[in-house]
Amino acid sequence: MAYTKPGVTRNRIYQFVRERLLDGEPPTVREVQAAFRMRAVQSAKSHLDALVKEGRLIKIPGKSRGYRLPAAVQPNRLAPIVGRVPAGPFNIAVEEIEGYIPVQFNADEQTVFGLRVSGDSMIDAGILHGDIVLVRTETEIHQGDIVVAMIDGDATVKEFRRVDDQVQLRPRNDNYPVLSPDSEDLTIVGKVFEIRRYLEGVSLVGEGLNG
Amino acid sequence: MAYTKPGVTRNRIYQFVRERLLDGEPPTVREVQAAFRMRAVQSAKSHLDALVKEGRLIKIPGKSRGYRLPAAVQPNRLAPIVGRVPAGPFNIAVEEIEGYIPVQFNADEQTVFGLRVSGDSMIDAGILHGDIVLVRTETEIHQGDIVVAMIDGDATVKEFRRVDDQVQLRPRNDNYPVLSPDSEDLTIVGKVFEIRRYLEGVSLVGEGLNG
DNA sequence: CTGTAAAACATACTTTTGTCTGTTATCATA
DNA sequence: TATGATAACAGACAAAAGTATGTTTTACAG
Repeated sequence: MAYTKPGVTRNRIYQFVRERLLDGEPPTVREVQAAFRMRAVQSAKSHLDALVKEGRLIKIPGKSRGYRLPAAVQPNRLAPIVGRVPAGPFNIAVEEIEGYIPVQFNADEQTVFGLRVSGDSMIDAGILHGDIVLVRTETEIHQGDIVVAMIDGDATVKEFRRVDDQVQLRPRNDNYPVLSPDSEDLTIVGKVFEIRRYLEGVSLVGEGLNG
Repeated sequence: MAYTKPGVTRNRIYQFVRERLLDGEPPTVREVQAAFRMRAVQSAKSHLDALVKEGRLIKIPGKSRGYRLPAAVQPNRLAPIVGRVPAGPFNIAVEEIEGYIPVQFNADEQTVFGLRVSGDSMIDAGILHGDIVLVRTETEIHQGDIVVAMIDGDATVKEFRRVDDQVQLRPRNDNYPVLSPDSEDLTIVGKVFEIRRYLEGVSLVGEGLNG
């Protein structure tokens, strides 16, 4: 290719590689070479090496298509969506799974699932009927967290408060009462860390289990 | 590896490949082989070939790491998040990109981006300050759709109405007025199809441009 | 129990891809 | 116009990855 001012081709190559990576299509050195009409592999490679040295890319040495974006990319994993909260020590029955949606969370994390909200008791917190709340189990719960709780076997999404050693589950809707369940009737299933609303219907990935 | 009932390993391999693809890390045949502790490359390859034949995967022949999800299933691409709506005929300046989040939309679709909402003018629609709305451009707009509009260069999220050939942009908060902008001052950027709220901070993938 | 299909294995070969060494051309600045 | 740095080129080699052929083992239906 034609000679360019220092840095120009470098940046263009970075843009190109980034787009490819975001599309899930890591390029080879020779694909970069071809995209910029270079006559030597090394032309592309030295740019890529430089980008790695600058910290703009990282690479897995030896592996093909081994260039990656540096940001501690949290993998997308698929979380099951349940229509109602599972009971018991966390075996989500397959029949209860509506489908899966991609969610960002660390692979080493605890169980994560999505729950479709019914009712309007949290409307003042911007959680509407039909929204999906994403829940992480086994988390430390703090004042004001939004949690999924089981009271006498029924699941509910509420704001968590502790007042004088008594747990309160507060709706965010003045038409509903604050709940103060006995601790033996109460299980905090987990903490809501994300809320999603699909205005055109969810496109669930995969239906439960494939036959 | 041990012999399994027909179809069992097939499905497990499909799950494995799909997860890898959703993570932007297409596997090689030998990586599949290793993941399932097979002693022959061909064991993995024949399963992959079968998955292609069944239509559950597609592949780019000859290329390394060439297995892909069929376009219809491709659930998960990365959309840029912008702090403010870009002007002009849709060149999102890189400097304005906060990062990327995984969004489900088809590859053949139009531009999709995320916009961080500021203000509380849509609070009665459950859209709070700081929420991210996901926007699709160039869509047919209908009565009641939530849209992103540019009025005199300012971006705003509102409900779309057309009354007697006059476009109205309605907030969903009684403290704000309905807007009836002149059509020459107005651009409908696109339609909101999903809303997300991250309660523990967004984990963005990749940072716009790194200096 | 038998035959067929699927699963797994073994090995070899080809192509793709990463990597290396060295050279030439252009840019930037003094 | 000299000089060092960056960009681009050339050719070759090695490793990674795709592909092919044939064999052995197990599952499943009759």
